[in-house]
Amino acid sequence: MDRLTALNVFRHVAELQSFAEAGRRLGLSPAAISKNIAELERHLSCRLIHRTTRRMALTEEGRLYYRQVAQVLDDLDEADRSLFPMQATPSGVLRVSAPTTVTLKLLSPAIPRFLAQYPQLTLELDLDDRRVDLVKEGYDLAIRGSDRLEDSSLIARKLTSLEHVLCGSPAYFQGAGIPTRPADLARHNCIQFSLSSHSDFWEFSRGSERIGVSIDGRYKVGSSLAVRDALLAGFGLSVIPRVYVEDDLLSGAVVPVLTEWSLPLTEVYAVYGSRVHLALKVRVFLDFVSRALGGQ
Amino acid sequence: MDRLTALNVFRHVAELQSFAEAGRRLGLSPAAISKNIAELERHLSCRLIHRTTRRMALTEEGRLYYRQVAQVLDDLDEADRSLFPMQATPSGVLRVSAPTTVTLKLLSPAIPRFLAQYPQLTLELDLDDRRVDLVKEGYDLAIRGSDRLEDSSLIARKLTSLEHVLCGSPAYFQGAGIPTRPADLARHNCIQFSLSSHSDFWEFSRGSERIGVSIDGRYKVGSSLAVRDALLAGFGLSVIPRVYVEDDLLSGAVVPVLTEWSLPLTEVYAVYGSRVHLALKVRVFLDFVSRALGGQ
DNA sequence: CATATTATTCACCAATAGTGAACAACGATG
DNA sequence: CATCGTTGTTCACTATTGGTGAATAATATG
Repeated sequence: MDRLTALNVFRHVAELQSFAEAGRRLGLSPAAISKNIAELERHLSCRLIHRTTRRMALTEEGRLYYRQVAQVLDDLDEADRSLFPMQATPSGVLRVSAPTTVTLKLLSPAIPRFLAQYPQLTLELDLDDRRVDLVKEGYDLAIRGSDRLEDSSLIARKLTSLEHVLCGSPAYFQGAGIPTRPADLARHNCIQFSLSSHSDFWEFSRGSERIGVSIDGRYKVGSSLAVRDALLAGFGLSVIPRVYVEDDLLSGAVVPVLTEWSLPLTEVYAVYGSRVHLALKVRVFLDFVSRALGGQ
Repeated sequence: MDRLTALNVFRHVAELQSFAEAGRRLGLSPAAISKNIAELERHLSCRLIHRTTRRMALTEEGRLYYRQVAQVLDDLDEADRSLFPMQATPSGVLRVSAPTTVTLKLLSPAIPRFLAQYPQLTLELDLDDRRVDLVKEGYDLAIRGSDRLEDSSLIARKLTSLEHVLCGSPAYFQGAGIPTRPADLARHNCIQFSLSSHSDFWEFSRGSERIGVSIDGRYKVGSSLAVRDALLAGFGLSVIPRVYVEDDLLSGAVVPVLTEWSLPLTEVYAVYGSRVHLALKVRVFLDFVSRALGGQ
């Protein structure tokens, strides 16, 4: 027996006082109505409906059970319907993990406008450069660099690519000299962003030429902001996403070197659970982030 | 999808935080758990559980839905269980229709003791010599004479047989003469109990001899008590169940005539809806009535 | 690094839900 | 009162479905 169907059948029979009419209303044959009622009574070991040919009435037990069942079925409909608002309007709490610097530079200015668009949405944005576990830590979505992708069961949607620049302060280069070829870096103090894969092995390319250089330095740090601070302080040189030091390059606070060489890009992805039944709040944020980061 | 099963599965997964554990608890395979959840999500067009390999968490919608569903499932269990007391102890209201005189003479004295046995039972006993429609008029059980049986879909259980006696008051016979053979009745004032079938055609038998007599009279009434009153008043003679005039026969207030002839018996039945899922209250009353009326 | 466990998917099959048809019974109608 | 239409039941039948074992990818653990 499909008990929900049987309960619904019972409810209709009780309200309409007729098996036949209940069948018409539910699009079921008289045999199905009769069968469902019989099986519900068998399940309960209890007569719910007193019936003879062409006539029926609820028993006392039937009347009691009807009142309760009607409430239960209404509550269940209500439970189903309670999910509709979240499907029609982005609402609830959206929890996102995003890397610090990308977010501060590229997303922060636009977030208030995004939230203005969706008044019923609350955004919890954790700035975190670690590779977080979405399921374990309860995130709806994470923004990551290509080298911090993980579960292949998650969906990764590319948002943008970050160019990098090799640079240092004028003061640093005045003291240490300007590298003219990648191999020169072996004799420089190279500041490392420790959360980057291969942070101690930098690759360069020019046309079809590719060179990899093992580098070292006295300062490894897990924050792009701290890397920039060290650059500005003249502590060394580093490979850093260009947008992080855009203003510094313009002002001359840092200068690019080995500019005829190209550096690998960092691909930025949005990572989330599944395309199927994607919550509306996740989808609208995804769209927002795609536009904000210029991803096509 | 069997939605009730799916809801129960969802509830267990939510509480146990594990598909595998939920499967063990419910005796379902992992595949069945996975399938039920997927179909529930499809039904709702909504992700309820965020999951990757070996890990899962409820979504915000999932948490909301879980709270409601847990309540609904509990309410449904409660509805089912609310019928148990009626199955374990006769309780509620028992509505019975019974013929007036039989009840007053043979049941009334014993009913208080019956009700004392079942403190949670309420008896609504309608004294009614009509042929009632059980379903239409909301009776659980009716007591009837054999000539008032009706729906063959109802169950008839024989309770007892009533002997009849042809009698009148001594004063009546002094005025009208004593009938010595059935045919003599054609010249007598025969009081008729109008609710009896063939009330104007009385049958007599002696050994293998059977005689039927059309009778007439100036008084037809639908109450055996009124028939007895008329007898005692010397208004005429009548065929009446012996137990109705037992005391009057002993005191000589009425005397039997044509006593070498036998009259047909009236079989008394209990009539009720169905043997299957018979409510406990009906069953105990049935047993009580069987014992009270001496039916074997 | 090997092993055990989790969650998913799919082809398969036993179980099941709904049905048409036949039926008995009865209410409405002429 | 006879006839007709409708009700509720039952049953053999069939399309659908729910659960499964096995294979799989992924991951936690020792």
